[in-house]
Amino acid sequence: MANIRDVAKRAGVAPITVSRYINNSGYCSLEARVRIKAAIAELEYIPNRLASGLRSKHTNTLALVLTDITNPFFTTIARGVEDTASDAGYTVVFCNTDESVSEEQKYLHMLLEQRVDGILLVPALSTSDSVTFIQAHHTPIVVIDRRVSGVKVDVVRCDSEMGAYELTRLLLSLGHRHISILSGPMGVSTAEDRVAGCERALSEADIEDHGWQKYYGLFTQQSGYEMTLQALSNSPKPTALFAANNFIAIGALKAMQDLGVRVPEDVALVGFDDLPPALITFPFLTVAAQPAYEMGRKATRILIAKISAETTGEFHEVVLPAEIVVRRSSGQVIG
Amino acid sequence: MANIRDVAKRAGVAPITVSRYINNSGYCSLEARVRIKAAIAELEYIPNRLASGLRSKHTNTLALVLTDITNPFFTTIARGVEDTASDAGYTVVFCNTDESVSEEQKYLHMLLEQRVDGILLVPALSTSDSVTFIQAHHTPIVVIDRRVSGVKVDVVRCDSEMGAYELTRLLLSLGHRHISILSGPMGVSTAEDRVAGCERALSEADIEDHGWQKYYGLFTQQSGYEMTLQALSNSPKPTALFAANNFIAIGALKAMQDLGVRVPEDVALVGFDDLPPALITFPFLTVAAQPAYEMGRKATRILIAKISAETTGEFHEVVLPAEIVVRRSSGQVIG
DNA sequence: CTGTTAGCGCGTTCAG
DNA sequence: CTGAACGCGCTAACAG
Repeated sequence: MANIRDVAKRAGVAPITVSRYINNSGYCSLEARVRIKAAIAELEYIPNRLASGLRSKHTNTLALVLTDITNPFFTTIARGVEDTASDAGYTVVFCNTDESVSEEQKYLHMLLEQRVDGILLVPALSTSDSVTFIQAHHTPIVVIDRRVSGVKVDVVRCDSEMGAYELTRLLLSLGHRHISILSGPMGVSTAEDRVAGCERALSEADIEDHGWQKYYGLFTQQSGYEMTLQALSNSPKPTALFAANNFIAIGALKAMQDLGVRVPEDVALVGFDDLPPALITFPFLTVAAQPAYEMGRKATRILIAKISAETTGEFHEVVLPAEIVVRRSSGQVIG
Repeated sequence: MANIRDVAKRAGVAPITVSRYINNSGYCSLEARVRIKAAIAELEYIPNRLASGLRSKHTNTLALVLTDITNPFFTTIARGVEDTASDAGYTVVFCNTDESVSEEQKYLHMLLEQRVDGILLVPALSTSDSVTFIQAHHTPIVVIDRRVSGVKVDVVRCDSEMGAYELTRLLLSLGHRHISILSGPMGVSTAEDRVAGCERALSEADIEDHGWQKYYGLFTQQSGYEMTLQALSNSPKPTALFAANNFIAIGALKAMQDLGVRVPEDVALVGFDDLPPALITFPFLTVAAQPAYEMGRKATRILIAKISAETTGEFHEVVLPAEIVVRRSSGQVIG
């Protein structure tokens, strides 16, 4: 495989000139450009980014570490990240942690080994260890989707507390007094914030007899299914369920189908995260929709700015609003 | 940032011994191991994979180039690839081409620059240029999901022709004689094979008056929507639609909702690609389900074997069967 | 506008 | 079982 010296020799210039041509750095006469271009074509030369990165200390690579690439919410973030990164000349490495802290650590170490220029992280937990680790090694990092406590870091996320608050207000306005929230893992900020928003709406409502139950599980369909079985076996039975993410909502739907419970006639259902239009067979779920694509874009722009700026600067916290989309699953005003 | 020499100095050994420790290559006394381990921890040393790759000629990185990461079919493939690669110590770079040949070429060039050890490609077109390009540069490649003509290459795909044949047989057995297939782009093997399978079933059926129409569009919801409007404005109106992928099926569903056409009472609908259970709010669509995860796994295993073997060996063509999943959208026997 | 020199951090090769 | 020397392919720094 040809290297830069071969190209230089063939074009009758010095290797550094070829380098400048390839990277558009420094000057290069038109005549030289033509000859270099020809030499590259003839030799089918492909620059070696490993060598380049070793020398120049940057790789034009970003990493997106997330918890589940099969979740369309994260897929949409990923698109936002890729589109933005690509426009700025960066390529993106994706890593799946499956909500596992040890997987997260493994990947982060690997990314430092690869000397990626920056990292976008959806942290498995809201503890600060991972962020601190990356910062200690002077790699720019932006946290997406979730809060992290006890550390200064850039964050781009959606206002889960407010979204949950509004969704719960909707249920209250429809007459529901017995609401169960089916949430994700404790220790994950989105799971906790959505419970908190729900709780705030209920306490503000100042209702005497409100049966309110909260369940912490996983952000999976399976877990949503199980939490629903539990929630509906309580008495008084809840008249509305609040699913803290899209997979939980679908698990809840499935459980209620299996139980012969009609939605929304018997039990109303609202959820977090909308599905992309291309995936919705029947528009049905009332949800708080997060601007996932925009979150990916914003986070990436901040990260790239950090990389270029050299200066650590101040830290941004961007909190975008969720949009309440009312569909059939939340039902009508109840008696 | 500490390098291997710093570690060696601190541990009182030669750099090469540290290298052997890290890579588990060659021998290293227990005593040396302990001292090296301590030195790495104290210095917070992180090996530089750029330098390592530059020297050793491999990066332990694979690439998955696909057309649309927001499509759950490809996401599932991606999981299969990642799980398998990860087990074997490889990391994976994902690239989105959006069905664009020029994007594909751009990414492939970039991946060669990064010296990835191997490439998994879902080709935007069934022409051979991309594959030939990669092979010319001696990088192992395995094609997933689609056939490529005119070149020897490993392929892992699903039997689209047979799946479409069986789906069409199902429609015929239900009494449908006027069927329209809404397919993807011409030049994409899966789009063409599904039309071919449909056609074979119809020609075998030996029916006099079978109105059969085919439409080539894109593998998107939008295109599915438009093709459906067209198909249903023909006369005689088709009694069944065959959507060649999941997005097209959802577009068709939406179009029929807008037209006030009931599925399956007025028009039956079958499609290709199932959605993951976690995404199905209401099980409804009758589909030919492809073993996406398994396709990802198999392709990755073949690729890794190729990389390790050094020998080009012979080429595999793995063709997995689609599974027909009958649900409500295909309806009952019609009059 | 172009070239020279030097070295990034590692692993291969060969010698003990 | 361990080490010394060298060079992978490129670009930073400086010189012209």
